[in-house]
Amino acid sequence: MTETAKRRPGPRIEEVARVAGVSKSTVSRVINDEQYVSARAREAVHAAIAQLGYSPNQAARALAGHRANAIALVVSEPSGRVLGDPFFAGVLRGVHSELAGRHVQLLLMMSQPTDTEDLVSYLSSGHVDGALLVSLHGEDPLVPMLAEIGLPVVSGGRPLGRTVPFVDADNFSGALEAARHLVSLGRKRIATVAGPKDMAVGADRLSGFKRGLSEAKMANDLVVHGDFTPEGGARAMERLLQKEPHLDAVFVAADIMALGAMQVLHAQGRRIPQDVAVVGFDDSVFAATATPPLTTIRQDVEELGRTMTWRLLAELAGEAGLPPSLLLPTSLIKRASA
Amino acid sequence: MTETAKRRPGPRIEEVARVAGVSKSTVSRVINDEQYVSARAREAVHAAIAQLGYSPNQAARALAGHRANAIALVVSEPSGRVLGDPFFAGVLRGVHSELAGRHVQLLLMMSQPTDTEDLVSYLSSGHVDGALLVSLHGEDPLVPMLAEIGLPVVSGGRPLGRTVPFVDADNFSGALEAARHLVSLGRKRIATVAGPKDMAVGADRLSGFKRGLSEAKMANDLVVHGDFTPEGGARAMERLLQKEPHLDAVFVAADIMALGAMQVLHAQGRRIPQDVAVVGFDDSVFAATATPPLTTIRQDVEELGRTMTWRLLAELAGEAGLPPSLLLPTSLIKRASA
DNA sequence: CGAGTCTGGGAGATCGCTCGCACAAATCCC
DNA sequence: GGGATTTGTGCGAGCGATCTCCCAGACTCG
Repeated sequence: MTETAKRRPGPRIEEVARVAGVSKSTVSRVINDEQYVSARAREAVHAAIAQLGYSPNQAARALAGHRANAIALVVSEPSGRVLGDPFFAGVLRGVHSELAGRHVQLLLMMSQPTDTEDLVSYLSSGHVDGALLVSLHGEDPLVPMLAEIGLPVVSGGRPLGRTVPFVDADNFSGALEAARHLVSLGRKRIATVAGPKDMAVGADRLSGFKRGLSEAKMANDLVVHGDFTPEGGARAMERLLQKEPHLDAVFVAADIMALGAMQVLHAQGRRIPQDVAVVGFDDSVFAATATPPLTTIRQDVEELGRTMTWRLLAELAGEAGLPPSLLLPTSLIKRASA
Repeated sequence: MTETAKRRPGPRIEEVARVAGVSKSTVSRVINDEQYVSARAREAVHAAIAQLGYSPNQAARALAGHRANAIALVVSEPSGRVLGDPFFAGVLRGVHSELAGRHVQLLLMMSQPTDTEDLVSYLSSGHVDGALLVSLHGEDPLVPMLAEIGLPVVSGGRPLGRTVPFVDADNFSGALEAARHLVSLGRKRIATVAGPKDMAVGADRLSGFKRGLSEAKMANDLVVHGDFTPEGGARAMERLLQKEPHLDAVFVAADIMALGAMQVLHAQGRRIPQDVAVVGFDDSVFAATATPPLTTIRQDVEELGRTMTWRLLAELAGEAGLPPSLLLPTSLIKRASA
């Protein structure tokens, strides 16, 4: 039909100024909530804005104000598989709820290894004011690259390598609590299916677990690493059972792996929790519906998203004395498996 | 430390022009891939861009060009629960892959009923060039509102009420194929757990199913509606079994409901597929891992996202003769349940 | 009571790009 | 061979905000 759709232009700031009987400058001050505006003027401007249905042009604001009023959520993972991940969904919800009301837009970007350069150049040239990183592998080249160009960044999950501000669940303490719980149950041979060695989350949960056993003067030699998939959890469990057929408890560093581990235990005729107690981590959607329902360490991923966003916006606002990193508390959720 | 982070400014278009030995205009033409640029000039500009690491300022482009170079993905659902939905994740992946390479950014927006006004006013004032809607309930007020302000919009899934361009799976044909399959298996009493009446997807799948049965001159009286949850599927199945204890096949209009329905069948001692054949819809992640693996109608949600995006961008580019709506093919995936 | 400070508000340059226009050079067509 | 067209290029006026001055009036104070 039409060659190009035409949008009705809407009023300019000038128009608002005229209606309110003030100057452009004053309207701008009101919009940006600056000081040195009389109550009269402020009200007049608000009234004019409401009357005209004025909405400031973001492009012009960004251009003149050297601010983009937008942040990027960078998902650093090739396949895009993360998007379906309940973890990611939770983070996204948190980010969104924290952003609500502020006039900051969220740009969703995915980074493939092939176009990292492009992404960095895009992010570096003022299109966004800062970035949230959700990176699933350990040592992502994106992290140092973004740090270098001086873009404010907050990582979700502790990144390995170069340190940037991050927010993470307190994986160490969570795993520690899991270990203590198993110890308190009177278990004698406690094993763990740990996460990948090259991810901070794997390392931190393993450290916490080991600490818990050493507190109780118990050996922590039963460690096998898995890859955060049910299959990986199953394979790891098989190896553990070979190493130590008499184990009576296992801490699995992710619910999703616990699913696989429990299948193996069932298959080998071990009763949960009578023969082998199982504790997971994450309190993901799978935990409550597993058979038996999984005792696990909860981390609040929505809160993670909220906190990341808060931290980034605070930095953008120039707030001083921000903690470089934040750990969110975890809690033990007791169900039937341990 | 610092009050406000400073970003290194990077080169302007003027700088690129100087290095390439041409004018700003020519650089602009090259960037926007316009005609009337000699090969020499084009190459010189590309070289200069690469050399300087130039990346055009989006805000300035948007301001001068009356284009935002961004589209919104509007998720119209209060709780944000959708985000974890594999359906949404697939769509998002598709959208992203279609956007790759084009210089169009994706803004993610969530619409609560409370701030619909704000959203519409935001979208209407030129911040984005168009919007993709993923709306989970039937008659969303957002649809007519956006249509009214003249913002190019493509809906994912056929919206009820006011017609806007949409892309959807061919739910009718898919359900028709499901019904035919059950008929071809020699089943005599075929029931359906349909979707909600107030959603197009529910209505369309039900129509297709009924058509399939009437083709075979069979009664289509065994219809109970569910709400696209496993529990809803379970309740619906119970009601169907009450109505007709002798049913020997059921078409469940969503895999997620089929899960609940199959639980009920198991619980009542019906063997699948010997006593009751079950066909689902979606081919979601649950289908293959169900017990028994679920025969289902596949819809390609990633393709849905891609097609929506393509349709929107084509409209923005002023392409003529675009189909108002598009239906994507579905296919029968035979597994063990039917 | 005049100098100094603080608060409120206006004028207008500026941000970095696109796009309309003018014009030159190359190509075409009879 | 000369006018009409097509192709290639540059100039400079905006786009719609912000933000840096600048100024006026109110208030303080020795």
